Amino acid sequence: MNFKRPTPTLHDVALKAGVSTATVSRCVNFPDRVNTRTREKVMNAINDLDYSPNFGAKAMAARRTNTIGAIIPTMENAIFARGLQAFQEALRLHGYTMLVASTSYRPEIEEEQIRALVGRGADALLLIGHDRDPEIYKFLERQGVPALVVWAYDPTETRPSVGFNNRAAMTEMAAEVLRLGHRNIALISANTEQNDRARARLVGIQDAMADAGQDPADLQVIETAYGIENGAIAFEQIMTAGRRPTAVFCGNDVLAVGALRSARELGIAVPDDVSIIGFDDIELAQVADPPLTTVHVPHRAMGQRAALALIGLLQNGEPLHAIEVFAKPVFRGTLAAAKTAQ
Amino acid sequence: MNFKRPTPTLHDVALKAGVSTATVSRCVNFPDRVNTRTREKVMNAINDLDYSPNFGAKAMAARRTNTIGAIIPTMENAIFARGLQAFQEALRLHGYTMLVASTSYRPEIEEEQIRALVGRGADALLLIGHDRDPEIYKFLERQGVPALVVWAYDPTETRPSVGFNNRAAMTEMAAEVLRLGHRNIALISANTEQNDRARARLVGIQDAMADAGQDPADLQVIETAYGIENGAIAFEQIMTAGRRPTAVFCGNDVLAVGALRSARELGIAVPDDVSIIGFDDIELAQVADPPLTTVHVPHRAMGQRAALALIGLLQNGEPLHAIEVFAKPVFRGTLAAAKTAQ
DNA sequence: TGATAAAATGTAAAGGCTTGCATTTTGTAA
DNA sequence: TTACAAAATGCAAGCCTTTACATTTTATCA
Repeated sequence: MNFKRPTPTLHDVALKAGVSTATVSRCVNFPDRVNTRTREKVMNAINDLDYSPNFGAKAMAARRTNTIGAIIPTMENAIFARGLQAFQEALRLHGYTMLVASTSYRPEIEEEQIRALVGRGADALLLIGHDRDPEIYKFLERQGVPALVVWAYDPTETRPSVGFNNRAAMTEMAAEVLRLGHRNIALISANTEQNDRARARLVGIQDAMADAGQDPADLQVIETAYGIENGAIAFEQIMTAGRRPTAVFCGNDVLAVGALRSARELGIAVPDDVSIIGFDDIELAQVADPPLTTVHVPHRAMGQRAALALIGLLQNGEPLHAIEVFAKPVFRGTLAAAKTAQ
Repeated sequence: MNFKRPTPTLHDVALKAGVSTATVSRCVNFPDRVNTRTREKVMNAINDLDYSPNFGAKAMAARRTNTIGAIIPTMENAIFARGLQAFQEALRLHGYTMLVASTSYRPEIEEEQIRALVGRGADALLLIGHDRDPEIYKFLERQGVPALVVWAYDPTETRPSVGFNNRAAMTEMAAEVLRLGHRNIALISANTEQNDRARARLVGIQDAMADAGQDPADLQVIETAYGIENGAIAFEQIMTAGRRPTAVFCGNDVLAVGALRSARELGIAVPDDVSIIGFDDIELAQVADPPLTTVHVPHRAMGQRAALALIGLLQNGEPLHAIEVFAKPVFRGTLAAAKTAQ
């Protein structure tokens, strides 16, 4: 039953329209470079035959695919999902398609995926964060595939990026927490070794502590993987260990929501007994009870601006450069002043 | 500075290894069809040159791209993000890459995206739900691109799909709600005209009502777009209009969470004054306060099974067929018995 | 009207890979 | 050894489009 008649080619269209393949090609790609009457004939032929150009041939001949690859840790994290959604919407408006791959936060998979997308002819790549083996950057350079880093803006990095200053944003939040009298502070963080964003947030808190005359080493840090459950477990560990903090920072909202749940289970009042602070401001944050104090990140804006930057480069050769967006603390119900007497 | 030396080709590798391009090609694609010693020579050459095959050329010559397109309404909805994540992980294990596009729930954009992905050489397509212009199915058939529908299993549909019976699942939930004495019921739904899942859920409730001897027409329905905010607005409309329901179904958890928030704002106690029921069981559901009674959908399982089905078709010609997975009610804090006296 | 410039179109050469078929090499059994 | 089958390899024809460059047509102006 598979009478898959061969798809019509440029040649078929040319034959039907009585012109050369070159003219058909121009009709499709540069309509204003061909005579109106000819164009009409050709367009009719294209419609009649239901022609659509062969991607592979086009890619090969044009040495470009109009495809941009995005490699993220996981789509299950709303922040990436949202950013990608905006990224893709913007790409679409300019005729580009997005290729997505995810790494489950594993560097070796990321490397594999980068090679895979480059192999697939991605014209450019979107990557999360700066941290990765320098070999990979060299590889991309050799292959001539530009890469744009997002979710991080680090003034000390030379690589182009679209993002916010994780460190400064966290410092701003932490300064306020300290101002509220908290001196005994903990952080539930993602792995800081392979994740520059997590590291920057950690250091951001320490910056604020130093500014407030506290020893940064006093920050109690526990690292765990992404997930509500993990946040809950980490929180329990912290609260059942010796010195109970009065404020618990979390590397992201998902961990914070886990902490919140754990607090409820342990009968620890939030924010009366302990303040909980998240990061990202995803929907979860507003829905949590009490609503989560967190740092609002403009995920959609980042995705969109990243798309525009890449398109500018690919279409007009505008060089990439660092673009900073801003993340701001939002104060909601989970943060209160530290009790004066312990 | 752009000394982009041309990427090495099969030919370069062949030269270096002292074999023909055909042998190199076979080394890459069918390693066991070439002599071990030859293979070693070739592999060394490949490594030395840092060769990776040209995608366009490969696609053209092989008439296949090892790429599967997925078209979803939006990545911002956790259910799709999660399903896609699983889908992509499974594809990756079999050497396929995923191409994603989103439609913002707009049929005309969906059509455009389908054409775009087919034009890009997708070997197969993943689509959400059955509803769409028959012309599109014809187009896909003409192009010889198989499509698999997910998120819906409808025994009356002939098209292959991987999904659950939205109608039956909702009936099961509604039966329980009715058993608890609720007689005055409302539904906040997504647009039912263009969305077969939403429609099935609506009918599912009506089925249960009919079973319980109630007039299905008594179901109060309000349609709105996806989003927490929209859920809140719809809920307020329902509760401030004349006849207050004692149970409000929501087409998905996001709407339900909005309803929950609105209830809190309006000072309506959940579940004492009104029960709220969601659908999907995303993280939000567990975090909500009280935790949301909802229908659990195995999103990841669907994504994964869809991937396997498509791979089976593409690699071994195993025909697609309907695969049913099951969605089950989960009872949490937002559902209680109707007050006996009104 | 003729000369010349500009616009439109055509020609044909890549571009890098796969694969059917032909040829050579290797292995096996008598 | 020889004969033959099987395995390995090579040859070369596509696959379909883009794009210099060449050629033809059309437009313009003196």
